[in-house]
Amino acid sequence: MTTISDVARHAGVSPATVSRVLNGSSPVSDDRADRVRQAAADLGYQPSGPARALRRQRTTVWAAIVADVQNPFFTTMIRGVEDVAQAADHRLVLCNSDEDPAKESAYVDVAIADRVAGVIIAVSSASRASLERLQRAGVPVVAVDRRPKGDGIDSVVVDGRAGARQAVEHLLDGGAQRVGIVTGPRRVSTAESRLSGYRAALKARGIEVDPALVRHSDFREEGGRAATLALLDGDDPPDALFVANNLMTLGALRALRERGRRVPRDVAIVGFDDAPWTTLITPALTVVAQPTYELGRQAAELLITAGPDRSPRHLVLRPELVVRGSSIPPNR
Amino acid sequence: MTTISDVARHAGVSPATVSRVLNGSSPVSDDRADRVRQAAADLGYQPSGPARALRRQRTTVWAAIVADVQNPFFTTMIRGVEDVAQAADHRLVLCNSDEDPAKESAYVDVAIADRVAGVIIAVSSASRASLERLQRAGVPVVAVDRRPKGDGIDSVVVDGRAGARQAVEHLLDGGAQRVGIVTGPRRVSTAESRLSGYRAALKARGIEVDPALVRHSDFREEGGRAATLALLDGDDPPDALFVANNLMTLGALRALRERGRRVPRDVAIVGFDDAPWTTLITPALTVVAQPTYELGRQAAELLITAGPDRSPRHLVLRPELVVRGSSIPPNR
DNA sequence: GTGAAAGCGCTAACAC
DNA sequence: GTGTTAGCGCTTTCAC
Repeated sequence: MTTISDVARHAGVSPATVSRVLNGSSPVSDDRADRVRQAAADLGYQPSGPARALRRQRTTVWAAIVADVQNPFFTTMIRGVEDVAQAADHRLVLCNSDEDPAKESAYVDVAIADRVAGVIIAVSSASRASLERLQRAGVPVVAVDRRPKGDGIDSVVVDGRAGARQAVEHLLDGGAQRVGIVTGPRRVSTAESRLSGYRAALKARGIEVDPALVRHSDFREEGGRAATLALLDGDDPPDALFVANNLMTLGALRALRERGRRVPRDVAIVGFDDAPWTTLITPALTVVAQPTYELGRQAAELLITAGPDRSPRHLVLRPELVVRGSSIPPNR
Repeated sequence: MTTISDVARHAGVSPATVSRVLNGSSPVSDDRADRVRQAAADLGYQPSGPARALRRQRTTVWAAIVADVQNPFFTTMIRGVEDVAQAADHRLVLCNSDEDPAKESAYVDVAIADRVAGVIIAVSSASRASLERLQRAGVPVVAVDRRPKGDGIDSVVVDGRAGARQAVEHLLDGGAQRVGIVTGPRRVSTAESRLSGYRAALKARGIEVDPALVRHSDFREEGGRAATLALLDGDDPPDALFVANNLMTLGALRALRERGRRVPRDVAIVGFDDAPWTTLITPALTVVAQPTYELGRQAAELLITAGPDRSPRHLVLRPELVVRGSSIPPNR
């Protein structure tokens, strides 16, 4: 591996001069600068990231820690982060916590160890331990999509409660008598707020929540399928379904097909979060659409302006109910 | 930030002893070891990654450089890489080249600068410049999905030519007279090999390739839609379509719907690469399925056993035609 | 403008 | 077993 001294020797200057030229940190005479650039190119010199980070005590890397890089929701969000990062000359590395608090915690340690310039995290549990470690280490953090306990940390989330409530009221408006819900893990804030919106909608209509119609699953396709099957195979099955994320909705639709229930005639359905395939199926899927890209973009903007001495900021974006065919039964 | 010296002072030992305890690199008496661990925990000590990398002249990070983290094909492949990485105690960071050779090249430089332990790359062009830089820097590389020019680099790819040929022959068997193809960018090897399979199938049946039925697009949904519209709006439109990747197939299906063409009656269609939604649409999509996870897993295995002095290895995995409804017209 | 020198935090070689 | 020491490659004083 060629080092800065190699380049210096090649160009007949000191390492300090090479550094100055390559970083533009202070003026260097034209001919020396040319010689340095030439030498660097000749030798294919790449400055050592670790050495630089050690000396400067900082890096330009951001880490994004999310639950599932296979979920288009997160990848779209990441796109929002990425575009801001690029513009601000930061690199972005992705870490997949796999919805597992232990893996998440390990990645947080790595982020601290690597002295990253910032972390954007969709927390996989409400626990604040990881976040506190980051703060103690002086690493700027922004929570995205999921809101951690307390309010000590900048966050950007979507108002899932309002979205869920609107979705469920829409189903009730369509004549649904028994609305079921498949939501996510209890430890995840989005799962809880969507459930709370579901409850609020029922309550507003004077309907009591039937615990048999409420299922917690894992935000994955197979989990959504299993939960929906359980619901459909229950004593008094639902005639409408609100599913709290995109992957589980995929599973729910499979379950409905397996049991031969027609959508929306037998079971009306609304999903949370839009996806490319929702308009390709028949009937098209009614969803609570989220400003996903925007979520990432705004989180990244917060990270740029993050500082230890400013008070925490919390942004809440509005979701939007997009009514398509799956939620409107013919005449009921 | 607390350093190894802080821990040493706190525990009343030398920094070397702290290092030995935390790395298990050589034996330390029990009581000192305990004190060290206690002190490290008390202070929330995280060893500095950069310092360690600088000193050891290596890291345990792998970089995966792929064209599109929003494409489920790549994320599934990444899962394969990730599982092997985890088992081998490597961390994996993802880089999104966005199908842009310039971005790809920038990420390669970063990988070299950061002295990563290995790179897995789905090259966005046939150019070997980036790969040669990696090799010159002594960074082990494995090419995945897309095969670079020459054979100096370990690679794992799918036999796209065979898959495409099978798909097109299947369409011809179903009675198609004019099979169109939407493939990817010319500089991408998978786009070319799938096109070559298409040509081979036609040739085998004594059919001449009509250039008007061949479209190069960008492997993205919107590109697939546009290319398909162009095909459908041509003078002598196709009665069957082979689309060379999953996202473009999504676009093609939209285009067909926009033009009111029924699948498979008016236009039969086969896509390349399976996806979660393919069995949810009606009719279900016939696809050339790839061993996607396996692709990533095998690439990672090659990376583990990579060495400068072994001759390059090239694995070719077999795809499989999965016949569903979209390719079988009623009676033709 | 330029070079010499120090030091970021760590580990490995060496001495005891 | 343990501490002292040197040095990984870079940037940033400091002196000229």
